Amino acid sequence: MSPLPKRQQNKLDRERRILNAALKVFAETGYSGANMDAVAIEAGVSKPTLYQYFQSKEALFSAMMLGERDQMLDVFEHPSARGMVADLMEFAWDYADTVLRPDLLSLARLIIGEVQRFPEIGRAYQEVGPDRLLRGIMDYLEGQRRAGRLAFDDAELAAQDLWGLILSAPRTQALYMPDRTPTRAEIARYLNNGLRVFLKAYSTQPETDLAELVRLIADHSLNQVQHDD
Amino acid sequence: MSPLPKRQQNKLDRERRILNAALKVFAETGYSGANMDAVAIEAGVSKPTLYQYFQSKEALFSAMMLGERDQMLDVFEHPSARGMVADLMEFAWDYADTVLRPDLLSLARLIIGEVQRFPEIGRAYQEVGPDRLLRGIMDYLEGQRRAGRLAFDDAELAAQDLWGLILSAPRTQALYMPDRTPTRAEIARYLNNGLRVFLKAYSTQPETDLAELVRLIADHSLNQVQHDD
DNA sequence: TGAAAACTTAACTGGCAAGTAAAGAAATCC
DNA sequence: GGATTTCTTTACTTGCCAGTTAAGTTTTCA
Repeated sequence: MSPLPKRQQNKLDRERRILNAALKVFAETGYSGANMDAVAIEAGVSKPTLYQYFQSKEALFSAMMLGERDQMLDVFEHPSARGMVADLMEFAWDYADTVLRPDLLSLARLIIGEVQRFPEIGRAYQEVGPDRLLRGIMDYLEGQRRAGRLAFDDAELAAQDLWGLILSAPRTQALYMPDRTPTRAEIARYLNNGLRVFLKAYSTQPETDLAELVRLIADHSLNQVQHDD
Repeated sequence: MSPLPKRQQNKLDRERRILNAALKVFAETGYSGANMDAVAIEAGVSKPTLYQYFQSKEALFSAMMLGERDQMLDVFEHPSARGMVADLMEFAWDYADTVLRPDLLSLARLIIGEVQRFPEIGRAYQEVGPDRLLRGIMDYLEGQRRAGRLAFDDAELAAQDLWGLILSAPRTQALYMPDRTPTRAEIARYLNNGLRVFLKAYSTQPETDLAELVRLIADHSLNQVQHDD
């Protein structure tokens, strides 16, 4: 079954449990407010064991943050088959579903709240989060530009615009009001509108693409109703 | 000279000094990390005096946050005389200059970092910050729509788009990287592009308005050079 | 089965920080 | 100028929490 000897496997399991517990506790109360006893209890581990795995509170915090960061690396794929508008719509929902996940919002709040004390972490996340995301969007948009379906000079600005149009509003709101998680319908409202404005400003065939968008939105809301619990 | 007796005046002065000191200290290290001795020293006041003005750390924090909030109320005016594009440009720079101010960024980080512990404060700021700002933009855009210069169905979405196009990118970056304050030139890049896209998507006379925007951008960068120190 | 490794329990140290107490000094007002 | 209020100094109490120690228990592996 297990490829590793039990000793090492246990060690890895515990380390993972500790890191998960650390994320939870730090995210709830911030770095200074977090309590190492609480981390130990949450991880189901005694405090001396905790300190055997991580030499200090700060070391645990850094390890947890960089570990979380590395998990974000392999998130976004972008298949491209059913046309640009459908691709953009799929992007948009993927990004929304990721960026608005409660655990990632907590993490973002933690980073933002601690960034003055740990500036490296802010930069580290900027690189693998927003920057990487942006590069993915840019690459795709560049491809569509070369194919003659979009028109722009500066791919970075185009990508920033897409992001800002689609997710700036719901994400900002979610950051400030953790209890008011936006519903799928609210997200859809921002997202559909954002795509519409983006296509209007950047598409080389606005009429065609906007019609396609309208069609996809109708499809999507049908699917939503079907998938509702 | 002073309309109040000195006793009361002193009291008010000290309270203000304490609140300012509290803002600085809390913003630097967060709620849990902040030290009441540091607040007292920063305010030039002894600790017992501090506790005579505010009964506890939490009371001081709340008073400071709500006080700062109330200061934001009377910020934005919007004169309208020299045409829509010029108005939008002035809005944009006003918002940028406000939203990217280091002290307000610190405050935003503090709110976001503490919002899970103090949810009321998140809501309170959402109401007087973003919501109020948004309403101002909406009112203006509505006026332009009635005058036939803009076209849209949903004023809130249009306002959110303007905001997202103009300030989402530099503000997010500034939140995550306090040391990398964007330069005027970088802000101008996002801002001019955002206005361009907004006009392209929402103006009823895109060609005219975009030409006007180009003219204004040229003017503005001339002024910038003149005003450089 | 028995030794080694790793974990648990429980108590402890040391330091920091919130909040308080008491006595004296300074400003304010009449 | 003297009484009152308010602030300062200094020192203290109290409680929390990061990090440790030591003795005993469980798990793993050979």
